[in-house]
Amino acid sequence: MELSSKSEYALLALLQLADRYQDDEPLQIRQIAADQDIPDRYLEQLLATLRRGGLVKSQRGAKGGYLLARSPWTISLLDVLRCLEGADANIADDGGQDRPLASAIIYEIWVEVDQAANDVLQRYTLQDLKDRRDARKQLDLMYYI
Amino acid sequence: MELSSKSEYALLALLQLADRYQDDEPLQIRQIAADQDIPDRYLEQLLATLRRGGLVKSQRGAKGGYLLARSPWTISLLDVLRCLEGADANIADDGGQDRPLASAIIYEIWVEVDQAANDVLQRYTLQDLKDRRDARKQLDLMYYI
DNA sequence: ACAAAACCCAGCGGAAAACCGGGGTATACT
DNA sequence: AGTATACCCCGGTTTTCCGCTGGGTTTTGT
Repeated sequence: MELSSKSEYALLALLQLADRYQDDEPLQIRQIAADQDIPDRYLEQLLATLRRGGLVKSQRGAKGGYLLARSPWTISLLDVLRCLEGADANIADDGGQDRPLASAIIYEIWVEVDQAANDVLQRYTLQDLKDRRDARKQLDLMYYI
Repeated sequence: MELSSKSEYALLALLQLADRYQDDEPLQIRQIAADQDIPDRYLEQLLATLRRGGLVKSQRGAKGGYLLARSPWTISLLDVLRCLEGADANIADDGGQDRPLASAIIYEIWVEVDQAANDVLQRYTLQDLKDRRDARKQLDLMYYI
């Protein structure tokens, strides 16, 4: 699992959506793109993917925009990344069959590595990120005074 | 940490070198490339990197080749990958400084993810790989009979 | 001397990632 | 009803990187 700009953009956007999860005022792409400094046309693609993945819902027309589809507590970082990479539609993920023995062994290890990484990503939800960010914000303020 | 062909090639080569770690007959690039089905010119680069990283030592001239620099028990998979990616010399690996807060938090999580992956890679040595491969080889033979 | 090998540097090609653009369609406000 | 707003779809372009290749040099064994 890599931290691509794609992943980061998606998480930033979702985080901002999580901030106003209570009221269901939708947020516009333009707004998010401007706030998070993301190319808006690109963000549009990502949000479309997240919508198809059921993480986000959209409202069309004037005053439209995007909302989080589920509560921030129920969306893990793994959910987000899987949604993004699942969209790329990795055709023919060979699953490590029919390799020379040594390669197969190496592949097995990598499955373990992936598992370990996913375990961490599974443990964090959008809400965790939000909380952590807000706590940090408070801390920074204290130092400032 | 990705499983690139680069990583896989390097591990396959090291594994073969580990096989004849006892005797110090050096192994030629050509030989390894042929056995493991790796483009030889590319393997050359990888071995050069591994040499600079101190994982492998070389003997120049006729009858020359490569040998493992240390015992297979002392070389972890993490050592190998670090050596390879360290060579790419990621100029200005910013370490996550000076980002907007939300980005910084995301970056922190990724450090944790990386850590989890590295922990796994740390635990496996070349010898472990070798043992596992050989055990599997025996098993396959039994099924064959 | 000659051949066999490692060494070094530099560049190429294709695929994936990141990023636009244009035209279409639904929705809200007046 | 009409119009402005913003999502929707789909394709094209740019940029970056990985895997790979070539040419020429240096070292060593016979």
